[in-house]
Amino acid sequence: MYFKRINMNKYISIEIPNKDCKGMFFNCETDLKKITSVKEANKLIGKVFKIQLRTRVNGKMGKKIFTFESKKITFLKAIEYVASKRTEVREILKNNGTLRKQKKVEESSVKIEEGETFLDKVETFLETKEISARKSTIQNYSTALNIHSKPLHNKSIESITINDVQKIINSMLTNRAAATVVLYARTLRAFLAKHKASVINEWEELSLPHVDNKVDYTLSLKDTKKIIYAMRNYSGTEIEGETFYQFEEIKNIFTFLLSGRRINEVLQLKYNDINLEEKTFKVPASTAKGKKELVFNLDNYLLDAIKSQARLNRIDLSKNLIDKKLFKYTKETPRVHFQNLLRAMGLPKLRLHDIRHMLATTLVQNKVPIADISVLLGHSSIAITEARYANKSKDQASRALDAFNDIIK
DNA sequence: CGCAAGTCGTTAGTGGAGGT
DNA sequence: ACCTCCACTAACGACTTGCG
Repeated sequence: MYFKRINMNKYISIEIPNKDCKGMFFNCETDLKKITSVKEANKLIGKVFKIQLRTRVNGKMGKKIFTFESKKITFLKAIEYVASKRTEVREILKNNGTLRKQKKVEESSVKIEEGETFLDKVETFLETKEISARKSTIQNYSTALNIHSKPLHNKSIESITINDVQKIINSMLTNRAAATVVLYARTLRAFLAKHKASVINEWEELSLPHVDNKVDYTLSLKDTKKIIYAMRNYSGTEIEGETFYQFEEIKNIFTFLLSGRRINEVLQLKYNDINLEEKTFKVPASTAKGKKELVFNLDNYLLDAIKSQARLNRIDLSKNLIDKKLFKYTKETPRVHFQNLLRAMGLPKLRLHDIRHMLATTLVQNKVPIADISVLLGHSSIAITEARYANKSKDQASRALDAFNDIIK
């Protein structure tokens, strides 16, 4: 089976005669190499369309995407708009050296106080955290403390009041999602608690938005089968009875994801975590989300994936396995491939993590014991699996009723 | 007092932008 | 064309609390 690759970020050049469209690219799915008329463009436009402006200033390259709603603006007007913004974009690139959003939060106007400041503590705090916490955690701490907490930077920890914190929260609420603000408050609280700040005692006076992060997930068995088949054969094409893969490593990563592992657990996997004699592999405590070592069996799909990957990496599996990672990618690449695959199949968007939901939901619906599923997912207790995937009372009741009907038959 | 709902700290996902 | 980084956002899972 062969899946045609669709590049989600495909931009083709716009070359409409007598129009200023230098450096403009149109985001669409087409085999065309360029757009030469408005008519062509209109055929490709959906509800929203994007025009990317590429420009170079002093050898520094910049890309800027403009998004338009087709209801509100015509393609031609959109091009004129982008053209009118070119000077401004180039000016920003020239002055800032980047088009990336500048970090927000205005400079603090608070006078520097005596002694060690908030900012001094942040530096040492982050250094200490780096020893134990993951990269993404450090990133979050850093953003919260270095960027969002700017108004506190020059204060001493002791002088911070709940009002100071509330001010930051209120200003964040105007332009950020509630989840982000709640996360920020928690992170700041953890930092202040570590330094025994007295403001912690007044923390419940803080007014915070409510965040509901429940997941509602449904997927038919038919679609599930389609996805699993497509993932296991991703980018494969058969030539004279032999299968070749355009993205063999991605296919192998997909195979591991389909065994219920998290993307990070897969990408951190090393050859010496694999035990081919016992047909097992381990997820070390440092990688597993629960920070406890997990061991899983290798089924034939996984064994094939390991063999395929070893061939790609020129690793001899018959020798002692070395301390080397199987996969070279970061999590973004498999993600994009996964979304391309879903798109090519005309299925709705899913996240890589949804593969776990897919497995669990399918298994629960087909009456596999929760305890087994829990181990498969690497949950530390059945309660977690139950809470997330099983409609416990309903399922148990129907199971009991089925059993009863069998008995009295 | 046993369970589930809520809390809290950590980790994963998203889409634009940068680089080769 | 392909891969990675960054700022922002969403979610997970162990721990805690509250309720019948």
